[in-house]
Amino acid sequence: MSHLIEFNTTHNHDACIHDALENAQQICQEKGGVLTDIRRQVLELIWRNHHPVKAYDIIEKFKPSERTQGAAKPTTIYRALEFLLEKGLIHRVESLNAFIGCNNPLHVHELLLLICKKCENVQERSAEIVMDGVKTELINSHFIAHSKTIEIHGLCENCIQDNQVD
Amino acid sequence: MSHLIEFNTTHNHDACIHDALENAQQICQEKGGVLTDIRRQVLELIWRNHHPVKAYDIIEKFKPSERTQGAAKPTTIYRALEFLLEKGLIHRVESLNAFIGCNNPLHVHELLLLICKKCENVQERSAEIVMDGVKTELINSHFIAHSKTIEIHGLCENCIQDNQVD
DNA sequence: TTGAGATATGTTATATTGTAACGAATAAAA
DNA sequence: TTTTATTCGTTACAATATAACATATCTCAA
Repeated sequence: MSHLIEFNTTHNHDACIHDALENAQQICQEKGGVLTDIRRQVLELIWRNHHPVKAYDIIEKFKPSERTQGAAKPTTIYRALEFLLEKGLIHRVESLNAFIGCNNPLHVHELLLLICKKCENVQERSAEIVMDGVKTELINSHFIAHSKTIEIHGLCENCIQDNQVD
Repeated sequence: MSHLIEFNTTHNHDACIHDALENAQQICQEKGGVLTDIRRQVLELIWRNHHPVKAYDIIEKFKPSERTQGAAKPTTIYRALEFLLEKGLIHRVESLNAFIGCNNPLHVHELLLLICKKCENVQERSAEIVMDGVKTELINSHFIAHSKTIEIHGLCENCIQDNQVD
């Protein structure tokens, strides 16, 4: 059950965060943005775990630096979020008004989010398998898609098992 | 191109609204709710066209009755919306924080929304074709789905044609 | 027929999420 | 070294949504 490792106790989340930051650096070089302190910190906060993170949670947790006494203001955080979204480093979870880190920012990809109601972990999966059906539907509807949101709420494997134990 | 009729000038939207209200009555009888004045009016406002409607647009447009001098308050409208959602008479458009009427409330169905960026019309389509892929993905992920959101933003057939003319 | 529970609405206040507008600071380029 | 673009600070506010508690209405069984 290798696909479970990610959320097991064996999951080395430090490596997860580390990879995310490395990817971010690389992407900023490739795409021409700058990963400023603020943007990096916001990305780190989002990557603290695999839960969706709300903008105002970030605002509260945001570490004030010497320059910025007091917490960061909404505008600051939303601007950072906008940047990270543009670069594909995070995704917006529409059904929760929240954000999660992107697992694979180096490759443009259609994706699908599996959002567990119990543990709140979000799994990002490639929407490859789903896209055939979507494409057929789009052709049938004569519709040109610019963006796609596929979000599924339910119970993840771990939490299904937990439920059975209860 | 019969699938286009719905949004053509020939589209008899009065019939659309009429059907929606009839369905609502029927469903309330079947499922045991009451289609009160407020709930009916909210449903009518949502069915004015095929655009997503925001809660606060409803609040503004809501006709005050003799009893309720002044416009309806948020709570009132959100409660009506909650009721209509529960009965499956409307859908929430997660990516727009808005609501649209359900085309086929009499049957439980997986659905997919095609949201046109230009004319703002929303087409509700059966997600039947897409569901095969989704089910496969869920099995692969050992995930039990409780609810699914599939929203696609882009250009509808009419607006693609309009663009070419421009 | 009355009164106990369920349902629906009114009312006030507040929580949460997100932008606009403008100016200052900084960095990159000419 | 001026110009230009980008980033950030600051203030104010817009837009979306819920909590908590009071009142009214409806139903139906004792």
